[in-house]
Amino acid sequence: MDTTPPAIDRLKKRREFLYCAQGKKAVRSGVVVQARQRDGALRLGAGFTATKKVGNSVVRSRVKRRLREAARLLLPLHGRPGFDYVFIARATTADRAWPHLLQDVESALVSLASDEAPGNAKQRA
RNA sequence: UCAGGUGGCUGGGCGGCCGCGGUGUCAGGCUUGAAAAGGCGGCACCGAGGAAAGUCCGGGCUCCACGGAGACAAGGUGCCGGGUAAUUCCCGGCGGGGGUGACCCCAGGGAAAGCGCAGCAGAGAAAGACCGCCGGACGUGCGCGUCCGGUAAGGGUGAAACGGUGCGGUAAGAGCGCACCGCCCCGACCGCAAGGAAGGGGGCUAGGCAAGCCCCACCUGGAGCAAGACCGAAUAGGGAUGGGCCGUGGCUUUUGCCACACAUGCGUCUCCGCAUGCCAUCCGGGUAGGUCGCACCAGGCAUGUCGCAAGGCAUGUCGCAGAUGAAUGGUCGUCGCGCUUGUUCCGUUCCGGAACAAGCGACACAGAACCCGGCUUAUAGGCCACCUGAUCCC
RNA sequence: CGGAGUAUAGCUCAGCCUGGUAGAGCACCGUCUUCGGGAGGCGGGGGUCGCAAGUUCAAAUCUUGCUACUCCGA
Repeated sequence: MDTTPPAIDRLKKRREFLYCAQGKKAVRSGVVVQARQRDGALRLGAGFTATKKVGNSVVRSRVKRRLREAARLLLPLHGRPGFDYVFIARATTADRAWPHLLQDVESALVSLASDEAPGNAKQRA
């Protein structure tokens, strides 16, 4: 297993987020993760978002930084190449203990990967 | 010691592990490429705030408008002097108000230019007479009543009633007279000015609201970095040139339009329906996107000097964030700090203080987005200087 | 980021400019009508006028500062 991990692209455009919102969703107590397969390429996509309900700008920035760090650690291990992932912060993300937040992200990624495996869920309505 | 006032400072420290953005640099390394250049990478150095916030003012900067000057409208400002690029900001004064005091607060021009407003209550709300008081005449049933006149001291209402208190005076009263206070006018003299003010005069005339209209004086072109400049994919329009097609009929100067035919595509085929009407090259506008604007200045610090101060000047020195789904961090340890709880000790009780232990703590408020100067608002804890009041001791 | 606007009863809105009594419709409660309900008639309750200062005798209204929400601009 010495293959270099696939490069991670940041999702920046509004339509990229809306595209992912049409895909599969995994809800954990510290985070919501959306994923959807994209045309072509073995690249991973990752986007982060936090609404005003999460808190003021200090809290929103901190929450996105924590999710970004969690994704940097876990996405190369559990993410499926060719998929875009959107991490949505919840009101609990800021106070969630760091090991628990990692567990949430890992569990969500594993769940999404098994659902989207090519064997059993190729055709989705 | 306690209680306060004013001004200013600070806004967790150190260390592991793993990351992010920028700038500079690297005949070197990997990679795309013909090259230029770009990407990955190595090294070095930087990398949030006093409010970065609210967007309330003032400027710079950019575009638009504009021949000059003035007037009007609209909006703003409003004691005086100074500071500044400029301000509604700041400093120093003046006046008024509050506080025992240090000190604090004030949109603080004009109400004898005009209009307007003042509910309810009250006789009366800008100039008035209800109850009263007094005099005279008449009638008396001797209690008083009616009429005429004088008065504004007393009553009551109100936020506010046209000087206050005392003495004299009077039929009763009244600045009617006098003393003191208040008010108005003049005002030597002081001050650059706002203003202060010795003194003199006036018997009092001229109530409030201008953060109501208004008057006076002064100021103001509009929009905002999503400003603005440049580069520019795919697709669909536009224009030019060249070639091809240029069927029939009608309208039409032409361009062109309509119908039929033809070709292509779609609805599985026919019928039928719908849509489209050749190709190449070049030009221009322009969307997504990108680049610039974009960080070296009304700059910070130190010293000297002028000024009561705000601040000015001179010299030296420093280089101090530039992101764009948006970097400046994530996590762990330790120290410090705070809060809560418990134990022990001090303390006459309450209040409180000290030590130890445990738990909790994005360790307060809060994240640059073109840049500065102000204002306003949020802010745990800590520190410094000066001053005031009370108490105790000498 | 920049620029505008709104906040009044449970809901939708007047009143604000020109300051003194806070009002309408729907909803709610009581009652009449009906065998009962609805509709209708009559009567009634309910409002820190977003918050805080200031001006004024007096503020929903005027002024200033905050808070929340809405809209517009490539």
